[in-house]
Formats: sequence, C-alpha cells, structure tokens
Amino acid sequence: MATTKSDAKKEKLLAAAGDVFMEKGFRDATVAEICARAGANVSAVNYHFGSKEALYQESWRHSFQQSLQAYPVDGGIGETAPAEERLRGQLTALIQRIADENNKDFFIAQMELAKPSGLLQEVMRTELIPMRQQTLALVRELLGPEASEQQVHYCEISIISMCVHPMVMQRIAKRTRDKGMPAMIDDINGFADHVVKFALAGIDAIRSEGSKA
Amino acid sequence: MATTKSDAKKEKLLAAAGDVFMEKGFRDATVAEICARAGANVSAVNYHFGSKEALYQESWRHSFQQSLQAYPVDGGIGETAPAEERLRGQLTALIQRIADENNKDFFIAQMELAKPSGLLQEVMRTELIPMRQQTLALVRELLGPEASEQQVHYCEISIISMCVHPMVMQRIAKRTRDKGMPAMIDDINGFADHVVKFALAGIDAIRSEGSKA
DNA sequence: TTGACTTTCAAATGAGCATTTGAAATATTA
DNA sequence: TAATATTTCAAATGCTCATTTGAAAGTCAA
Repeated sequence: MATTKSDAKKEKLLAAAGDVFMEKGFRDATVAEICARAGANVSAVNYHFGSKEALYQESWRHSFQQSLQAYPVDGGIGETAPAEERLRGQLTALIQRIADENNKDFFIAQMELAKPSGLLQEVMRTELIPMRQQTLALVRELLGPEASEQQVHYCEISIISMCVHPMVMQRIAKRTRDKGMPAMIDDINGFADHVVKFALAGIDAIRSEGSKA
Repeated sequence: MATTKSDAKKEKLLAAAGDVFMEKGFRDATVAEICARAGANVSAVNYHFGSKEALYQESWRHSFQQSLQAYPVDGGIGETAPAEERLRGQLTALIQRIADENNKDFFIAQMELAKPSGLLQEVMRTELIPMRQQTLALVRELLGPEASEQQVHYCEISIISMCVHPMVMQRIAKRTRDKGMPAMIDDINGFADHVVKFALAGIDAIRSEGSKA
C-alpha cells in the first residue's frame, strides 16, 4: 500500500500550504515555498493535487475541519441551557476559535473575502452559512416573537461583528508586529464576557423598543 | 504651463488606479489595465509616478482625502451637542462613508489589512489613528469617570466593529453579485439608528456593572 | 520658425512563477 | 528477483507582467 507514505507527504503539503496561504494569500504564495517548507520537490504539488488552485481549496477545507473540531459551534453548551448561556457558549467559542493561532481557516477566509479568488466561494458558502443560522435562531429566540425579521437580522450582524472584527484585527496586529498596538486584547475570556454583556444589553434595548420603532 | 494638461492625466490615472486597486488589490492589478482605463500608454505610470508602488500609495491617499471631505468624522454634529448625539453623528458618518460606493479608501484598506503589502502601513497609521481617538474620547465620556481603561477600550472596539464589519461585508456581497445574500442592509440610516441604539445600551450595561465587575 | 522642453508611444527586456517533462530512484507485486 | 507501478527530481517551458528604451509627437518661449 503506497497510500500510507504518500498520504503523509500530502498531509505535510496541506499543512505547509495552509501556513503559506495564510501568510501571503493565494496569489503571493509560491508553490516553490510551499514545497520547500514541506520538504518536497516543486513538482510535488502538481503530482499530488493537480494544481496550486486545487491545493488551495483542499488546504482550506482541511484547516476548517480541524478548527471546527477544536471549537464546536455551541461551545459545549447543551440545547437545554437558557438562551443567554447558549449565546455565551456560541460567542465564546467563536472568539476563541479566531484567537487560536493554530487556526488558519478564518484568516484565509478573511483574505478571500477582501479579494475573492472565486476558488473558495462555493466551499465557504456551504460551510459558513449553516453556522450563522444557529446564531440567527438564538438571537430570534432572545428577541422574542414580537421582533421583526429586520431587527433579528441587524442584531445578529452586530453581534457577530463584535466577535469577528476585533479578533481578526488582533491577529493582523500581532502578525505585523505593530508596536503602535500594544496587545489590544490580552484576556480572551474577559473580552468574550464583555461582548456577551454588551450583546445582551443591545438585544434588550431593541426588544423593548417594540417591533420596529 | 504644461502642468495643467499633465495634471489632468495624472488625475485620470489616480482615479483609474483607485478603481482597479479596489477591484483587484495591489498584486493582481496590472499597470496595463490601469493605463487602458485612463486612456494612457503603459509607460505613463512610470513616467508620472515612478512605479506601480508609488501610484498605489498616491492613489490611496487621494481616495482617502476625498472620502473624508465628503464625510467629516463628526458627522456635522457640533462639539456642544450632547454626547449621545455626537456618537450618533460619528457612527452615522462612518457607516455612510463605507457604504458610499464612490469611496475606495476603506475598501483598499481592508485588503491591505488582510494581506499587508507594507506599502500603506505608514500612510494608514498616520491617517486612521487620529480618527479613532475621537471615538475613544467620546466613549470614555459616555462611560463616565468610573470606567477602567480596559472597559473604554473594549467598548470602543465593539462599537467600531458594529459599524465597519457589516458595511464592508455588504460591499463585498454586492461586488460578488452574491445571490445568496439578498441586499442585507438596504436602509443605511435605519441600520445606523440600530447601531447607535445597540451601542448606547451596551455602554449603559458596562457602565452600570461598575469599574470592572 | 526654431530649438529646447515635455509627453506619448510601440516594441523590447528581463524577472518571477506555475506547470511539464522525462529520466532516475524507490516501492510493490508476483 | 524481475517486472511494474509509484514517487521524486532537476531542468526545461512558456506565460504574465513591470519596467526600460529610444524614437516620434506635441508644446512652449523667443
């Protein structure tokens, strides 16, 4: 069975590719560098994956699976817990997931959003949208049956933004070793608490303004 | 005076460059395309600006000046207005600024953050940081003198994120003609109102928890 | 108009890179 | 072990650009 050794090499290529794509983006990553880091010959990529593009897609999927496994969407909070706790679970998991420097998928996705190569569009849609549905449902529950769809929608956007944007910026700042930004968010759990508190207060305010003020 | 005609051409190049850099990013934008759109010869870029890199920096600065002129940071709310109103002014201006499809600077900045070329780092720092100081000061005022620096900091991050992230995503969705996303935020002012309400509620909640609960 | 500029142009030049190739090395199977 | 299939390799190959070049047009001042 040749697969065992061959698979090990593919694994190494996937890992190296994830790193390089995260650092440089699809266009600026070179096959040569990926192969060098994986200790392989330049032609390994084409041999094992067919093309740089195919490797890109594979490597993102690979990273995504890993990161979801490490941080389940619900944050380990069961469905029977009160809604506030479930929100805390989801947001904390999301924040931790982005903060974890081993996770490449979120970062690659960010670049992909900023300048789509088109290569991940399909993969991302099928993977990411179901995740947001869960938060949407939870927000709807917290807002109560009176709330309009638009209110639910706006709240969900606000809440996700409070998690995603700061954490992505944080990682960027770290990467660029920006001395102007002195470790903005040092305590991940503290920040997650802040976001949950802020979010719940916001939801309450919108809720009490009635269905479209 | 040759400058008059020469300046007109430079202006055209700057505009075309802004468009192309916004659509493709620095790396994928080609000098050939920029010149074609500006109705100029390929060597025009090097003749007028020295290099593609220099054009990139110039064109960002140019876009930034334009967009700040169109949307002053304070949103036209004077310093004597109550803090809540000044916050509304700042956030509304920021949201409108990003939403305006004539503004390229924010979008280019987004790509630059996701994958820094290093070319804008200095320009952006000097331009963007002073802007955030204003929001920071306002949030500090709203939180009251009891609030810790960390609370001020976290709140400012949350609020800016609620403005920036959704609007950037919105423009991305529009650009990619994403049929999955049906015009998420149709009413800019309505969304701005939502954000202000949400933000003020969050600030209140943090304020009433005391200086670090 | 003439002579000194500035600006435009089409055609090189040359660098960077993904991908191909065909031979060599290595593993698998019988 | 010999025949066959898989995997690696160094060296092409060929493409896409940014930038250069030197000549041709334009422009201006006298």
